[in-house]
Amino acid sequence: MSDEKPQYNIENAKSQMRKGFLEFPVLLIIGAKPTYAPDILKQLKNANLLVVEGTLYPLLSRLKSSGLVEYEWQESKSGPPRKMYTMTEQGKEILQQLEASWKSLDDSVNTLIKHYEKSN
Amino acid sequence: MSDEKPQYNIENAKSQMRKGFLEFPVLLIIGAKPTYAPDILKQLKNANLLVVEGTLYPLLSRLKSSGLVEYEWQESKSGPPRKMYTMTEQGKEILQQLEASWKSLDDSVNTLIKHYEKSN
DNA sequence: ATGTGGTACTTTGTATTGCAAGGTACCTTA
DNA sequence: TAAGGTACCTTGCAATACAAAGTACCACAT
Repeated sequence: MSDEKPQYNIENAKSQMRKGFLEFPVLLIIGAKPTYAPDILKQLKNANLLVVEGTLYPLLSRLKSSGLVEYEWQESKSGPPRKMYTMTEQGKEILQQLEASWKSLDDSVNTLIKHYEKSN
Repeated sequence: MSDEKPQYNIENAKSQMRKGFLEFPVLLIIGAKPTYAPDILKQLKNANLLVVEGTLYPLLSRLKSSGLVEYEWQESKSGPPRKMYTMTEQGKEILQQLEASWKSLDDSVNTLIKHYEKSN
């Protein structure tokens, strides 16, 4: 009989660490400058927040239907038209709140890290 | 006809911002000092990471069955026995990796925030 | 005109997680 | 024995990330 103990998967953990999180960085990116999906993917990749199409497109749809962003079709010189996303006023307000939430979370975790390190 | 646009729920967003995240703070808490569930809940609450029993107990079970933590029953003076959780060696190793992941995530997000603020 | 490759957007199914709500069991004290 | 507090656990649901596959548009070479 094998041990049956499920092995811990650090890659999965890294992915999970981002779960439900992406909305905030995506709003930051769109808020900084109107963009379209493949460019957002590149910016996330540059920021070490690796995300795939199957994650981003539904997320953009949710942001759109919540009224936080909107888009306009824009022609491209090198392919099919693009959905250029921009922030709405409501999006900007929500982004402020998300930023406050992030800072609170950031403080909390960094405090716990300090406690942990002090104890070792 | 109403607008049908689903309203954006900031409370849900805050909750989602923590999704898949809790494992890390919980490991930090157990790593700092052996504890049991209700005490972990208190520490999370103090750190502004509000979590409920129904979240924590299954999480502890997962950590246990992955071998990152273990527990021993300990008698209490004021109620039923407690499961006192401690870190395993493997848990300490994983925690190091999670901390590195956190720092990377932290950097990424804070960089995106700076970009966003610079553009406004 | 045709096909090839690249770009952009979408959808489906699965696994995982947080949470609300309810339940079980132990212990102390009146 | 009853009541209240403490501790642990389970079930069903909603939300999310992801892999994988699909659709459609466009430019360019043949």
